[in-house]
Amino acid sequence: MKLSVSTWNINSVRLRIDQVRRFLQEQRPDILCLQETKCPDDKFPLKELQACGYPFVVHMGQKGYNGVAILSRYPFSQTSIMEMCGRADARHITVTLTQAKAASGLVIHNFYVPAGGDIPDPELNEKFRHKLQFMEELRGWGGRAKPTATPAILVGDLNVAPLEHDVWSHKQLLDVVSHTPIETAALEELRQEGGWADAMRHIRPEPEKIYSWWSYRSPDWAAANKGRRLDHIWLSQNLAGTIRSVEVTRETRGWERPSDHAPVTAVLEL
DNA sequence: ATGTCAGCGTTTCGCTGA
Repeated sequence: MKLSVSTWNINSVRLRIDQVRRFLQEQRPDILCLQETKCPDDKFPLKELQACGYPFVVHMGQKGYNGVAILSRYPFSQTSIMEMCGRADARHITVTLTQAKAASGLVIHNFYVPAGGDIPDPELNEKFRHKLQFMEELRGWGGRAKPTATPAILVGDLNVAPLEHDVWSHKQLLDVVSHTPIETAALEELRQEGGWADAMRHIRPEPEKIYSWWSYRSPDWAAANKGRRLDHIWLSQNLAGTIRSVEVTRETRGWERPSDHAPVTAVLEL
């Protein structure tokens, strides 16, 4: 069976509910993971999203910031969340598919890693310290819980562009949070030690430039194309051979009042 | 590398976070 999984930092699910619906109708992924829903759970647009053909939905939100959700065509169980860095700040949610033939038992993790503020120094910037601590806890989780021992997918806005060709200018971004050596090394270490394959780079290796985020501050984002690949789909190594395609739906960035992130979709043949 | 956003509070703009 084919299984398609999308991840999208929507930057307010209520403001962009029509864009989520349009994306679902046009792309029909089996699973959509959202970040930055910015929506308390009692205000989450559950029925509207279920009506798009996604009866199975979990969401973990809070007022104003962060928030994650998973929409699925297939039923799942064992919804759970982790509270990284001792904060209940709605940056993780996970489900296990239960009745999807070859995908039954597949675990899907959805993360929103802290952005980290502007100054790339943990001594001077508490937000950057938080980001590094978050990644350190992810690394510890990989060693302890062994999430890749069984078939698993980890997606989300990881807020790090790890490779040289994941940014428009490697040299100019070495001091910019999201591409500093301390962050890119931390992300690559936790990915490799955890036994995760980077789905996109597995089939689209460097030097192809791939981005999923373009700043709002760029007046002509498409022409300037100063993007970064902040949104990721990782697979447990036992699934790496199932990857058929991984695409960025760049056109959503050109829609009216867009998110600054575009969706990333992987298709697997299970 | 800052030119833009979104949500919140109490508002019709300043602040925070991204």
